[in-house]
Amino acid sequence: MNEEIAAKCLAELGSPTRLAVFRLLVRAGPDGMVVGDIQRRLGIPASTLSHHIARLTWAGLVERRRRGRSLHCFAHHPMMDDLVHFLTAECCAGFAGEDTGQPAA
Amino acid sequence: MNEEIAAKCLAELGSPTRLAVFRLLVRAGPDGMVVGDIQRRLGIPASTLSHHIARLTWAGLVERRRRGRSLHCFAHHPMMDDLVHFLTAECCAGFAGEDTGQPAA
DNA sequence: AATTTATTTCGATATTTCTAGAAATATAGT
DNA sequence: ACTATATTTCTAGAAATATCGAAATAAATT
Repeated sequence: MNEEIAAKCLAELGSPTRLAVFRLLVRAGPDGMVVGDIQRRLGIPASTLSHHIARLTWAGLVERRRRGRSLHCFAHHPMMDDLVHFLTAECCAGFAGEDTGQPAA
Repeated sequence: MNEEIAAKCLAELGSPTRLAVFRLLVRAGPDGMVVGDIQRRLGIPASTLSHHIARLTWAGLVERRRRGRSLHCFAHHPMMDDLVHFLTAECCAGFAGEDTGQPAA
């Protein structure tokens, strides 16, 4: 995780709709959640939701797997863990890194 | 911290320029950093930088205090800590909250 | 192969955000 | 009061994003 990738993830999670989607998927656990269920849950048009899920997927925060007619979506935890680690290590009080612009190693 | 405020912070940190500014301020520590120094460091026009700092400030992530002719900027750590806590508690693997849409208490 | 269900892609519009120059404001020094 | 310095506000064009209906695609069922 570097600053560029972190910014990408942060930007994608920074949309209220997308953050809601992602939290739903985290709650849904390893079974994930079908797009249609997310859609009914959030009450937004399918095309709008598809757009947001595509962006989360593009950022590596969500994975999609087709199962029959439906698409199951999952929170991709490694990416989120890396993001939280990056924020904790380099964007919180007590940062002790060198002033090089590089990660703290 | 709730989902709405979290989304706001995430969106503001989601700009590469703003994330760079925020990280500079975290590194700068309690003395903060003067706007002009940030500007020279990042090499962007003053008006552009001012816009980004204003947004970070609006989100509660940065504080500004005038000292003579210059403005000192500081990372506002409590907001960042709350954000990281929110992400850890409700957007990472092992979330154990109720399915109510409310924070995990 | 036609139908139904699930989801995406397309296309168009509305809105927001980014960027940066010019002008304005604030403070300090002379 | 004038000048210099530091930063913001104003303004506007360009680029990105959000929204959503309509059409297209994918897979299962009949």
